[in-house]
Amino acid sequence: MTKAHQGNLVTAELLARFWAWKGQEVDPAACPVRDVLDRVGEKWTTLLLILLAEGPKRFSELQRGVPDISKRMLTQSLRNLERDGLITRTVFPTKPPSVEYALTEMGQSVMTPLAHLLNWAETHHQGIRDARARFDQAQEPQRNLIPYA
Amino acid sequence: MTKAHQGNLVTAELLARFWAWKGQEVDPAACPVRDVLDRVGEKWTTLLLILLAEGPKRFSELQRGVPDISKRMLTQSLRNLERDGLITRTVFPTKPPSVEYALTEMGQSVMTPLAHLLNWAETHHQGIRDARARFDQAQEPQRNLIPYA
DNA sequence: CCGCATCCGTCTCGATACTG
DNA sequence: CAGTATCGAGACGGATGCGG
Repeated sequence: MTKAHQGNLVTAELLARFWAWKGQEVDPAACPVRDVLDRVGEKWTTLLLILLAEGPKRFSELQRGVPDISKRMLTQSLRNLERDGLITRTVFPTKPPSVEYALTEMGQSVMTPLAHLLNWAETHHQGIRDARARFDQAQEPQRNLIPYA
Repeated sequence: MTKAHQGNLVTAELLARFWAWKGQEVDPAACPVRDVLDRVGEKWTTLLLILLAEGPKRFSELQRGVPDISKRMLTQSLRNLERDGLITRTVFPTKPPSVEYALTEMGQSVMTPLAHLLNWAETHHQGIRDARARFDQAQEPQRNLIPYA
């Protein structure tokens, strides 16, 4: 069985499951897809997971690893990840105190599908950018004709 | 080679690549990760991709498939997907006009890593919810002690 | 060193009403 | 049928300053 077949099988399986959900899923809070995708879609979470995949890190290490993140967002993102059980937060009562963040087992396990997705992203990045350029070039000339003229 | 090893290899590879990026990546518009994750993180895109993975669909079919989406967001999400080259939009000049949306080859190809991620989401959904419950229960009692008392 | 609180601009999303 | 236009609420994210 080829890799493509495996991929299609996984997709087909998933489709079947989504079909089964269609009726019952009313509560958006109970949707596993949203739970995970919302977190993944957050601006910094993925990057933090990648950094933590190298090994446990302290607050300031993470801040150095993501130079353009504010303390506010770093704290918030880490809290969310901790809340979801993807990372642990360990306070060492040294002086001054230090805090270490590390992936949990569940956090480790998400790296695999995530890495596949990011790998896809890198592979198809140019294709996406090309598509955007074509689309924008096709649309922009029309913009001048519609609203104000 | 076990499946776990493969996963770790992919992750490790990815880590290596991120290391290579660390310095050069200044322009956020040039980050393939953001390009893809932003789209995936959008509220409806993933669901629409799943529906279109069944086969080509018309505008109103999609709207019926996602009952709680507004026309506004449906249009916008489809536009974004089309712009990124993940779906095609074909207008049939019938009367009244009908429009068909379908996955492109690139759109098909993203379903595989996406399905893996969603599969993970479903598998670990309960774990996430449990972790949240534990976290919230541990934090709430403290809230009363800090700010106002 | 680590984190919280506040303010404030930006963007997302939804509701509604209108067009070809 | 398949959109577009406009408005407004709310979430998101950045800057800054304080506190243990």
